[in-house]
Amino acid sequence: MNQQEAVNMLKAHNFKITDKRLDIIRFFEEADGYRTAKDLNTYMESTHPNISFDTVYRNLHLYHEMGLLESTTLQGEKHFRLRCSHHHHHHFICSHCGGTKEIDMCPMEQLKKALAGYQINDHKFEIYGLCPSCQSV
Amino acid sequence: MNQQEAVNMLKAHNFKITDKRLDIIRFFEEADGYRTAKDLNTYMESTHPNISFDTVYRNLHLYHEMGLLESTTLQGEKHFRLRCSHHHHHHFICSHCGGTKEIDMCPMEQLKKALAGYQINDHKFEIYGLCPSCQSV
DNA sequence: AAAACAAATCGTAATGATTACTATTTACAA
DNA sequence: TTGTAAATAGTAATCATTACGATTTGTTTT
Repeated sequence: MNQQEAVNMLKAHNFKITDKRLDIIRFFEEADGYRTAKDLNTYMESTHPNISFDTVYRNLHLYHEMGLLESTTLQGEKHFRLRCSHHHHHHFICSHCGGTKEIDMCPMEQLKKALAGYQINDHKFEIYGLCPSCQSV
Repeated sequence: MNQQEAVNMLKAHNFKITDKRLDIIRFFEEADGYRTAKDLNTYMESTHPNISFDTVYRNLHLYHEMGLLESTTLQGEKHFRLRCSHHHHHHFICSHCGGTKEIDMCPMEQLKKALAGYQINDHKFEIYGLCPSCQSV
């Protein structure tokens, strides 16, 4: 389903459909959580032995620009995950496996009035810790 | 006042009091907002022409460890500011000048129950935009 | 189906932030 | 004043990320 969405988006922007671009989506579908460029590169090397860093980073950037991926910086390294297409929400992020859990609460509404005069462009609300399965490891 | 606090903390940890360490605090007192290692290095070079990157990064890390500085990553680069010593709160951060405004609301309380089974270690809530004075620039 | 062309990729080099290392200097305690 | 470990300068190394020329490939057009 994300495959199809990616294809549609690429076509809409007149970008080409390549095996590598589809495999990148496949990787994030399977990952279901935050992953680094290095993680993706390792995965890609298994099926495309001679893939270039350029390809990995360029397409991460492309998908991010198109809004298909979202990113955050964890321990000084950029991490990416598929953007949930439905409503606005935030995430609990497992520091061990990168997995996420939706947080259906956004604190911004209550803050608009406290920030009168400030131009708000973006916000980040993330909770870090260990998910249930990673606590026993 | 932060000077004195830094001196006390350094002594408590048996670290030495050096001109450079005091100047670093002075820089952040004057800055009153988020600054990069490069920003600090530029400032330090004005009074200590031969200062080393090592000294800048080592002391940033030291102060961060001791809790005197807090940090966040903006546009892929680590930024630091003096940690407010009083109550827990969050920040609006101006993307132009790095200045901050306290947000006296923390969304974590309402979330504890929604995250039963998850081990919560940390959280980040930041709002980005332009402060009043930077909007007219 | 072949040709044409721009886009995508590879291979690799360059960059920028951060960290690490050794010789020297310095804070501070005895 | 001296001794000693900590701090620093100078510089090299590392790591993530970006950039670039040559080649390949997806897609459109013929």
